[in-house]
Amino acid sequence: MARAAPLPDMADKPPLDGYTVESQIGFLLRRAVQRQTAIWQTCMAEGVGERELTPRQFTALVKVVTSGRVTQNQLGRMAAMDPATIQGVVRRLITRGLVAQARDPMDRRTTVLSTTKAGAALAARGVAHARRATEETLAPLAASERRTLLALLARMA
Amino acid sequence: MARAAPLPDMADKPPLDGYTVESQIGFLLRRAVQRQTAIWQTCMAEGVGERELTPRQFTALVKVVTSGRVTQNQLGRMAAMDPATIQGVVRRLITRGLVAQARDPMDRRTTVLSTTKAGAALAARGVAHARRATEETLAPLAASERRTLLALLARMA
DNA sequence: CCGGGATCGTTTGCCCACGAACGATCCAGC
DNA sequence: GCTGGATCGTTCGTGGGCAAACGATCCCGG
Repeated sequence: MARAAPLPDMADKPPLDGYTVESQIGFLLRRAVQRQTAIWQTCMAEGVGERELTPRQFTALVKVVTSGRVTQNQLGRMAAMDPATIQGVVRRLITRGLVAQARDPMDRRTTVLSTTKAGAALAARGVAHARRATEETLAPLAASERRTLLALLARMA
Repeated sequence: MARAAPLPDMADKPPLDGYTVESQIGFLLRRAVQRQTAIWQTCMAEGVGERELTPRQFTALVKVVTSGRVTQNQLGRMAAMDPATIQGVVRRLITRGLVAQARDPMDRRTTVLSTTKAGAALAARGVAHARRATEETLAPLAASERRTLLALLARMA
């Protein structure tokens, strides 16, 4: 590490007017997402086994469970994913037999989605693990700080 | 919209024990990142022109500018990207002539990175636009709330 | 009845993220 | 010397994320 410190030729480097990436909202959000994702994966892996559900897949699955029959784009809007993104998520959920699709005779453009038995069961089981992931992600913060953070993030969105 | 409300067959759907994705930290972080990314792109596009710098590309470029000569993996650690990710980011920066690499005669495994004139100039110009993106992203919050949010996110990471 | 706009779901292309595995290289300790 | 573990940078596979364009379909207004 720091092998001979390649000469201090940075003395003349402009400090970019005091700009530091570490204190930027974008950088901090990215770091937070990275950590949250890592925690989520470990929590889901030990609970679901077969193959872990990703955060988006779980979000979409829960939305299908709680909303009953929805079209793909409706689901995307509920889950904050654009049509191109929700398409891949739904495709993977269908491949794994967690969600089923049927044609709507009233509107031949749409395909109505619903959960399979396996999907509903997996969602129900997953909630506990999702809660653990949330708990562990927010572990560094006190209860009041957690509420503050969630409220500020919600207002930022 | 709500075409005939596909029958209220969700009356028997389990409410999943009161779990709502919208109030989860993961969901809120994802939403916040989406908004921040969108704002960043518009701010950079009108400022840089040729082809917008992505948030990660800008982060990496700034780190090269402020750190002088670094190896690729060192840069990745500074910018919070794993080796597989920083590799692609650096490759794109090199393709665009913003960063140059040279062999280190002392350690033939590494390639030492440094900015080109164009890279340094682009970083210097980009800072103003990056600040605008930050400002606009945090616009819904008061100054004290911004400090609170940044502090809480930093502690969460 | 018919035409134009809106919506549906899909594909393509680029970018990011990470786990896993790899060959090359370095270095510490024997 | 030499060898075993660590590190470097790369590649592959999977999963997200969005812009842009597409054909199919729907629906509203003329």
